[in-house]
Amino acid sequence: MLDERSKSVLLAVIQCHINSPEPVGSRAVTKKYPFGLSPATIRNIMSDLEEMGFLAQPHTSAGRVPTDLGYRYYVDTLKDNNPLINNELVSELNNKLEVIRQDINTVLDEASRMLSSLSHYIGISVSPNEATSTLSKIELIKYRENQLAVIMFTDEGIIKNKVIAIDPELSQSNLNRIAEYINAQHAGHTVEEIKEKVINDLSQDRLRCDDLISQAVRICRDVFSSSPGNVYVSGLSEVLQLPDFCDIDKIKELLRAIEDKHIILRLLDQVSDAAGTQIFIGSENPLEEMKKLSMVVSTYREGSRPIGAIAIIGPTRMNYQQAITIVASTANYITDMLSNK
Amino acid sequence: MLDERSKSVLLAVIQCHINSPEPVGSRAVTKKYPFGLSPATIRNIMSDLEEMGFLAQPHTSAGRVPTDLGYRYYVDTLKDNNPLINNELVSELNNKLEVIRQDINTVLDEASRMLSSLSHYIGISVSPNEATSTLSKIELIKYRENQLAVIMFTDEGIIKNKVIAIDPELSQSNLNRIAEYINAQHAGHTVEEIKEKVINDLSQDRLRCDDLISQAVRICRDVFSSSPGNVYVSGLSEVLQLPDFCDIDKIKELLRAIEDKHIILRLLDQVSDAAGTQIFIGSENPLEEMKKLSMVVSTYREGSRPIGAIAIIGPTRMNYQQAITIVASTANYITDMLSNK
DNA sequence: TATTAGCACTCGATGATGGAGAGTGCTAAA
DNA sequence: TTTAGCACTCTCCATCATCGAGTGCTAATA
Repeated sequence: MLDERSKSVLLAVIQCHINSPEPVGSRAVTKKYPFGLSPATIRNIMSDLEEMGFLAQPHTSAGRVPTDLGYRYYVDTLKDNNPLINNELVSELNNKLEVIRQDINTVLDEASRMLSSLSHYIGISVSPNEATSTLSKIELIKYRENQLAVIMFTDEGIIKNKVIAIDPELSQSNLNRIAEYINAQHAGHTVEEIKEKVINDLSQDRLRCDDLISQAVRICRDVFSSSPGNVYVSGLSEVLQLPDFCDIDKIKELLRAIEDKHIILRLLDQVSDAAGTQIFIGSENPLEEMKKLSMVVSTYREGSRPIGAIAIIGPTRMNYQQAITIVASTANYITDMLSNK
Repeated sequence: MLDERSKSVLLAVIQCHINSPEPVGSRAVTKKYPFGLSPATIRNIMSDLEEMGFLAQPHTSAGRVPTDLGYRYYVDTLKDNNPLINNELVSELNNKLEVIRQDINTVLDEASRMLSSLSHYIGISVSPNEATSTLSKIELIKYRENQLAVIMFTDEGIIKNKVIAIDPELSQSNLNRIAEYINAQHAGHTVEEIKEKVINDLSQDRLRCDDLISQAVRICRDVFSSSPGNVYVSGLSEVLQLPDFCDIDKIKELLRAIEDKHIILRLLDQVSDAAGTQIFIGSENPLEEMKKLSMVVSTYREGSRPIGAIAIIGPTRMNYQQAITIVASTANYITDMLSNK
């Protein structure tokens, strides 16, 4: 569909445009990529590419800019031709993340910072969906007169603590018995399942008999109540240095897109069913606020099940090659870390 | 030093300017505040106020804008005349924060969001300095083959978990003994003190004898290693709606000021020795990046000792009255919450 | 037939020009 | 002491001309 020469020109235009935000003209192409063709010929080719929808002109007397379709073509050739994992980068990543063998949320926080500092775009990570996480263990610790600290561990590496009010009479030893009971009953099940079970239990009368068990169920209700996942965002200041965000409205649009953690959570939840690295270019984004941005997103997995996602968000004029490498490597690293339990 | 009439005019100008960012002219003052004086007279007074340094002119044919000194005067009169705690607001705050009886970091996170949503400026909170916090209790939980989750509780309400690598041979019952030992040895001391003690212990040979104790000391070394406090910032998008941040450079400056959590941490650490609510207007700020912003900051306390700070940051043209109320009330609320252990 | 040189044309960016309007300071009258 | 009146200043905005980068088209060329 695209002859070799047109393809080279398209890629050249895209390369130029990734390097600098101005529209690229025919002369610029001949200078940087000596095809042995004159500007006039390049112009003809570019005109064809425009007709096919790969390039666009901001106005008649300007150079050309790749369209989302153009970038899509470019990204697809990238995928075909290049090993997407850059070993140098991977080892750098490993070095940086190695030190953080903490619970998954700490790792994700650090990962978002790393994504942005390596790419100079915005780095985002979201924690595993709590509802579908598998309870591995729970600990109940009385730490104030009428307050209980619940520490929840999941197979996905979540360590979460939550404070809930309790009857001051309840002793630590009874709490231990309750914890034992909960662990025996619920470990190995997802939070969702446990929640359902508890709602069921609460509606049954037999609870009234055993006070400890009824306390246990009540504690479960409070602990396993749904709470949204965490979203870690970094690199806002990095990205504002880019010439792409030179005007105030673009900045506001960007902020609208990333300020609301709920939106991001839902967005990345949506894509995290598919495995591997996905790329959304401009208008391909499902989110209205992001139709002028691009997102490279990858899931990290526990075993083979995707449990969360990390992403880089930048201008459509982003360095996809690099972004893909960074996101894919980081996701793999997190996955590996989770499997080395 | 300032006669009653000049004072009224100054306050009128400030009020006008807080309501809208444009320089205020003499006619605008007479319209909104009918002193029974003509614009010409107001002009004379404003000219005097300018000479005294309370007002400034962006250019000769513009209206006047309060200087930092002008705002300082205004804020000082506020303090003298008004009850700074607005009961309505306090009860609203209570309602919103009541639900979050979690560890202090969760509360602070929520508090920063509340500060910004109530004030429409930037809300910031910093967690207590860990080093000077008093260990209340520690729990050691083996949760993976060679990993240990340490849950640390402090008197200041910090609940912190940290994962550290351990010898896979170490059993939970031995961990319990180690935890008991650590609690017996160190509870009631500050993290700083414990750290010192541990360094001391590590240099002594007697450790070699008792393997459990030496494990305990090593765990302490890892757990009580200094880690920076948390900083919670919200309201960036709120504040970008303000006409004050209409140009790109101001936004970048603002971001520079708040992006680096370390800077904020140090800044609020500095001010958190003084009790009560402090106000830094424009150039009064110790931080270079904030010389064009204002900050209203207050400390929350454990007992009578200030342990952390919360703040509102906005343009110098901020609604100080409201900001002071919000910050002071929130700080009080957090303090109260900490004392109801 | 494909390529290229040449050229007219288009359109944004830049800078100068010239009111319009808001606000001032000054002067003189009340 | 206050105020009306007025000249003055300076920003803002629209208009206009110029410049230059880049294009599309045509005709010449390999």
